[in-house]
Amino acid sequence: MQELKLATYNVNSVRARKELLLSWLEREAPDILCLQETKVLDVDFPFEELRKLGYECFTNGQKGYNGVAICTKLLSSKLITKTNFKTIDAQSRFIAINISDIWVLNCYFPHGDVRGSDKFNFKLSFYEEFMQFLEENFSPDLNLLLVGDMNVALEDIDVYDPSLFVDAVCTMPEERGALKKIIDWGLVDTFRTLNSSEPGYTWWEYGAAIWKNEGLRIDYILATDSIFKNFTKVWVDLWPRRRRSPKPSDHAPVIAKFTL
Amino acid sequence: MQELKLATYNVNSVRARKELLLSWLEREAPDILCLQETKVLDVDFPFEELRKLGYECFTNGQKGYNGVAICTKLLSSKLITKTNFKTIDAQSRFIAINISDIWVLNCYFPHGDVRGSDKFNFKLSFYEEFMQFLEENFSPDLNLLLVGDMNVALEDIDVYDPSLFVDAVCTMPEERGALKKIIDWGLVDTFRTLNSSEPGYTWWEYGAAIWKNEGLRIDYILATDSIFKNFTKVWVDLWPRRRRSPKPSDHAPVIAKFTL
DNA sequence: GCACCACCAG
DNA sequence: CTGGTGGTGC
Repeated sequence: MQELKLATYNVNSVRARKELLLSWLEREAPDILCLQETKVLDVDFPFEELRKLGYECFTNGQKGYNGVAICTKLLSSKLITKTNFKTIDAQSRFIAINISDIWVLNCYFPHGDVRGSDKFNFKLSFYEEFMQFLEENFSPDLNLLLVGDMNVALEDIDVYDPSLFVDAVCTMPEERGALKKIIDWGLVDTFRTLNSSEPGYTWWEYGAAIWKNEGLRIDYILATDSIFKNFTKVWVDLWPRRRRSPKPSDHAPVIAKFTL
Repeated sequence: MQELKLATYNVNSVRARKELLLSWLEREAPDILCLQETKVLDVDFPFEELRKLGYECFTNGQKGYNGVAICTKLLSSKLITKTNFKTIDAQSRFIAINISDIWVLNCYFPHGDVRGSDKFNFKLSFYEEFMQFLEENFSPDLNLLLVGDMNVALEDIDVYDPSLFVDAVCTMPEERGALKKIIDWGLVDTFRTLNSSEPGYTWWEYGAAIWKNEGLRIDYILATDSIFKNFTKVWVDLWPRRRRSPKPSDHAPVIAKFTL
């Protein structure tokens, strides 16, 4: 019986975060790492530095923004970077791979904007398409992990001050409904299920917010039952977020341990 | 009899260079400091940090580029930031002040460009107006220092490889002639007069040039005879230029010692 | 190569 | 506030 460690981390630029990421990986050494907002073309991804730490990396990047990657110490197969869904494939937001008979789906869901805006509609379309993509290609009976930056804080406990977040981005009923629909397909919100009272914020606005712990929980590790029953622990690692230099991402990684 | 130390330094942004500048000033502590390419509005100049090191600062800055300043540990009077010459006053390139009965003129002469271009013509007009400005407002009999980035390498010895600089910016006959005319008004090229064989480069292109010493001498301390006769030493201080971090300016300071 | 700017995205 | 881009200036 093997224990695996998986991490999801919105790095907000893998170039700006390279040093911090590498020193964090030396400490934490997850077996599987899912990155969002790498903000690099695939040719500029630091494959070599990560290989030195034992990771093989698979990327779906673009110029300037978005961009996702999966880095793994284990053998993998069946890389997916294209879903053939228009909205999903419009930008570099999705990558999936099969590792030890587990599907690892890594997604950077759109941020959105005020209700009615183009970006808001893009976010909802993205979620709808993603639901369809799941239904058409996977089954809740599989060993499947859906991880990443969902850009939705599901419940009031996931928001540092709910009174400040009425009809605010990441907390609107439409957005919460969209993520709930994904979960209801057959996934467990692993952090919340294993930590019912701890907020578990994963994102804090740049500036003083981290020092006042004014955060949101918008990064998730979702799992099907068959794999969740092997989960031992899920937590938010504040180490990379609570430092001044090198400058951290605005997100913190979420880490899970499970047995195989 | 008092010994004074004067430095001229094209810092290429006083904001980007603040740390390096302050630590250099703690080492070298010139009594008078003339800066070029401060690249800040006057309101953003680090007056307070320099005051802590004993300097009172006078600035002529603008947004984004150019900008000059004089910082002094001594009492000063008669600040000039406006010449009423069109080309000179078109940008923030000139500042002058009287310190201990010495006129300190600090100027960032235009870089220019290929012969015939607008920038080339601007540079020559600037030099012509400056000549006129000198004639109309000062006399070679005064204690006067004209320092700064002249953007002209006067002779072949001032260029690391003259064969690469034929009709190149900073070495064209028109540019050399313009600076020579200023000198012929009644100034001494103090570095060259006191160091006849050492090249004394003050600028190296960013990249490998500094490590191969591929430089140009384009920053000067020019002096009238009455003050030059009290000069004891003039040198280029490579300390701030030969470091990797914090990132240095592309120029090195020129320093002079003279008695009062 | 490395400052600045304006703009876009979070 | 902090990333990216593309443009300019040297």
